[in-house]
Amino acid sequence: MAAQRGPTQRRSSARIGRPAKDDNVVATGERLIAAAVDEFVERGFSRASLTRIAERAGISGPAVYKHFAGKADLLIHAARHSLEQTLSTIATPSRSPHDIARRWLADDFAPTRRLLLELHVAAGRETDLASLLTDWHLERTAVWQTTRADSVEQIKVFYLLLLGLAQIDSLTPLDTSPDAIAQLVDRMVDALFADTV
Amino acid sequence: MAAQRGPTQRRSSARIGRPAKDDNVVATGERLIAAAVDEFVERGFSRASLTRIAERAGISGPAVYKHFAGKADLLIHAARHSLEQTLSTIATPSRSPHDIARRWLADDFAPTRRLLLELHVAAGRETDLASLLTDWHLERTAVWQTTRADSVEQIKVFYLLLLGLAQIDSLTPLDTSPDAIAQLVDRMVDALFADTV
DNA sequence: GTCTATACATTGATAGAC
DNA sequence: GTCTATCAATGTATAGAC
Repeated sequence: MAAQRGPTQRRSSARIGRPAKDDNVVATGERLIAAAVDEFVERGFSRASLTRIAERAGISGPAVYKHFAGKADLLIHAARHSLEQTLSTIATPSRSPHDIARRWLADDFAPTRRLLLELHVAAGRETDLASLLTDWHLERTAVWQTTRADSVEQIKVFYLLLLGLAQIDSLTPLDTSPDAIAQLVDRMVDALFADTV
Repeated sequence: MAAQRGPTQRRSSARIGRPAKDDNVVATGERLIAAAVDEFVERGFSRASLTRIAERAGISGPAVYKHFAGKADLLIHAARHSLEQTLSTIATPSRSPHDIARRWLADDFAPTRRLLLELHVAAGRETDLASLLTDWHLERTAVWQTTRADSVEQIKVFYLLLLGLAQIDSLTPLDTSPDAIAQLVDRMVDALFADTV
C-alpha cells in the first residue's frame, strides 16, 4: 500500500534557480497518511499510535498537529484515502465477480486484505469509521448496479464473502491448495449470482 | 456468553453449620474468565484491559495475579474457554453445514459472531492466540471429517465464509432481507459441498 | 513546520498491610 | 485473597523556542 504513492503534487514554479527542492520529496501530509495506512495493516485501526505514525513519516510527535486536528482526524483521513485506493485497484466497473474474487486472493493483495479487514472490524467500535464505511458501501453498491442487475442481498453477501476470504492468511492449520480453494470460491460465486441475467 | 456460566464448582463439605456460604457465588477465577470474554466482545482481544476485566468480575486490579500469572495468561485462558463454549453450541457433529450456517446467522449468536471474529483478527498479531486457534482448527477439522467426506479445502472455505458472515451486523447500508440472505448462503453452501457424497 | 519539554490519563505490574 | 499505594511505560495533547 505504501509503495503506490502518487506522483508529487506540488511542483516548484521556479524555472530558474536551484534544482527544485520539493521534487523528490512527498508532502508531509501525504507521507503521514501513507504511514497511517501502514500502521493500520500492522497494528490495526484502533491500536494505531499517533507517535509511531509520525516517526514512520519522518517527523516526530506533535508536528502532526500542524497537518491534522488530532489523532482521530488523521486516522479518518487515512481510512478514507485507503478505501479510495483499494476500490480503484480492485472493483473497477468492468470486472466480473469472478475476476474480483481471484484478484482479491492474489498474494500481492495480502496487505490490502488485512487493511480492509482491520477497518471493518474496528468500525464495530468507532462510529466515525462506521459511517465512513457505510457511505463507501452505499456508493459502491450504486456503482455496481449500473453495470449488473444484482440484488442488494447478492452484493452484500458477495462482500461478506470477500471479507471472510480476507482471513485466508491467518488460518493455515493444514496444507491447502490455493488452486483448489480458488475453484471452490468460483463455484460459490456462480451459485450466488445464478439468477442474474 | 456471560449468561451461560456453569454451576458452582466447589461445594461446601460441611453438612452442619451455617448455610454454605459459597453456594450462590461463582468462583472468582471463573468469573474473571467470563468477564474477559465479555470484554473481548466489547473491546476486542488486544484492547482488553486487565483492570477493566477485574472490575467487571467484582474484584479490583492486582487481585487478578492471585488467579492468573498476568494479563496474557488470563486472556489466553479466556480465549480457550470461549472457543470450547462456542463449538459446543454450534458445531455439534450431527449438524449439517446448512444448519450450522443458519444458526450462525441467528440473532442470538451476534455476540458469538463478534467474539470469534475478534479472536481471529487479533490472532494476526498475537502469536499465542494464533497457535491456540491453529490447534482448535486442526481438532475441529479432524472431528468434522469423521462424519463427512469433505476435503480440507472445502472445510476451510466454509469456515472463511462463516467468518465473513460474522460481519453481517457491522454492515447495514441498505435494507436487506434476512431471508433472502439466508437463501443465498444456502445456495453457496450447496455449491461448496456439491461433489460430496 | 518542526523541535523539546511537559502535562495528564491509562494501563500492566509489584510491594506490603490486612 | 483482596485491598491500597506506587512505579514504569505508553500515548495524546499543549506550550513555546527556533
